[in-house]
Amino acid sequence: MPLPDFRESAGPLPCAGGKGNSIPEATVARLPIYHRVLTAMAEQGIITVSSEELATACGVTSAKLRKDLSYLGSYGTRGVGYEVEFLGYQIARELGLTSPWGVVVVGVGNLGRALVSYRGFASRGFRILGLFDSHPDVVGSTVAVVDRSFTVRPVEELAEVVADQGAHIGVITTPADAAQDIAERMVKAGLHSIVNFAPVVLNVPTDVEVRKVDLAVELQVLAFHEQRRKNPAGSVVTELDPQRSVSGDRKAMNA
Amino acid sequence: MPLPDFRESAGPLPCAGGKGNSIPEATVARLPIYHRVLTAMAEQGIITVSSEELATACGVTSAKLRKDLSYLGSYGTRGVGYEVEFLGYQIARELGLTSPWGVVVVGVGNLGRALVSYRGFASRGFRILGLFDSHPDVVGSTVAVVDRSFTVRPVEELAEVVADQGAHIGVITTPADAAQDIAERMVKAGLHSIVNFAPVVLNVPTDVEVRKVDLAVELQVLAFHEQRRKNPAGSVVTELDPQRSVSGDRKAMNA
DNA sequence: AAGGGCTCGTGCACGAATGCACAAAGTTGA
DNA sequence: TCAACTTTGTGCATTCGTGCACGAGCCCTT
Repeated sequence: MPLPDFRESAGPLPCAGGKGNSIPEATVARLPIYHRVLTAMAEQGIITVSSEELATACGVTSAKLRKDLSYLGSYGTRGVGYEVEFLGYQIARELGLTSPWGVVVVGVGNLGRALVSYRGFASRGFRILGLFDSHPDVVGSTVAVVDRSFTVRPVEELAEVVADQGAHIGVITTPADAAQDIAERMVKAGLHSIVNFAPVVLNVPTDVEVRKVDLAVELQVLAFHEQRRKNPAGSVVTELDPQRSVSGDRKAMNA
Repeated sequence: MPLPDFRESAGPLPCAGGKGNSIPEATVARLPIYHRVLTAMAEQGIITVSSEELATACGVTSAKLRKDLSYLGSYGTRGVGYEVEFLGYQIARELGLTSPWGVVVVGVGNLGRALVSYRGFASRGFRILGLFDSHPDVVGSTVAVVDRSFTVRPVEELAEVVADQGAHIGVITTPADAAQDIAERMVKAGLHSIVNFAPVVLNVPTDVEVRKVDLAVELQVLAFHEQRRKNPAGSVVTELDPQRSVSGDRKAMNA
């Protein structure tokens, strides 16, 4: 209905307008991959890399890679490619990895321990500031990481640590039924970014960003495609409800 | 000598196959959430639910939910809503969860143990058929799950288990440097679906689907937005390379 | 039976994301 | 210096995903 009034911005390019450079979300999600591969290449002593080489190493197409990188600026050299170390630094800077972010982890089960002992944690701009749990026989125990060791603290001290040490990111590795409570504690403590490994949908204010990691979802998506592989096309609705009448025998599934 | 020339099966293969009903990939990725929430509602004795209620519980908009569900068929009742149990069953059937899929897990560190002990594993149509590791002092040990316990077997026996017991999905929870080798073993054993927790890009044939779960990526995406929260707009390029000359002082970052 | 109220299903339009193809810009070699 | 070659950066077209708005259909009340 409201026919879009002609925009006066001369070019159709999306970032030209008022607010500088807005990088597409899909691009942001790929930058960490580029960064990791570039780091690996730098460690192998590779000096320059073409978009074609880097793209195949990252599992994307070269056109997509070049477009992604173009949002950061013109950091390549035509006829040559990209300087590995320089480009890696630019991506790190764009992602905000040049100064470390404080991370708190709540839930010290197997999963929590696995995350804490993950190498790439510290080496990629993140610093664990505390481990928390609510279970009495876990609180007080120590978790040894490669260079440091942490004493598990009660969740009641979460806000204190966030305030004092300036944490910015919270990781939830608790069972599902505790996750919402922990999320609310994190929000109240002042965190705006949460990674949630618990299989529940968190309810948080709109200015808090939650990223969900869920094994069950991944498995089920794969199961869907595996099933498609078996049932070539539309032979799905075979034995049940052949005419798909809406209000018909929908209780038949219990039979 | 340099990096192995990766060539990942980029992107989710066009699940079309024939044509008929091809569900969009974005929808497939949300179906597991709907399924989980519906299951929880059914356990609470909820009989019917409107698209608005279900959408809020799943963290999506009602329009998106209805469009997603419309790809499966017309399973709602106008003026009323959806029957919780019935809709849950239809989603489960579409995802292929009505008969369990066999899963093998390679890499029995903290992460592997965490996944195996995950409750929702068996209850959502998946059955663990074996745990594998290459480290001698892990092989032979047992991992206790709620109802069963597994003996860790050497990776050499992977193909045998896949063939004999009919596994369909492989989960990689090894360190990064072992992941590519394990992926190749899985492919050779006949698996077409892999969930990869190791922070590397896997190189597999195009008919194998890999889903990647990566903590570092999630953290870095959050870091990006945290940084944006601080640096309101374009004050990023402050101290370094103010005029952004292409071939200029790009080594300055090392200074 | 008829009308009113509620909610699903979907056509349409818009924005985001991808892929293609090529000009621009740099390097190499004579 | 100039021409041939290589690779980036990007305009354009196409596909994909999302949101709005409304007709269609079901239930309930009178």
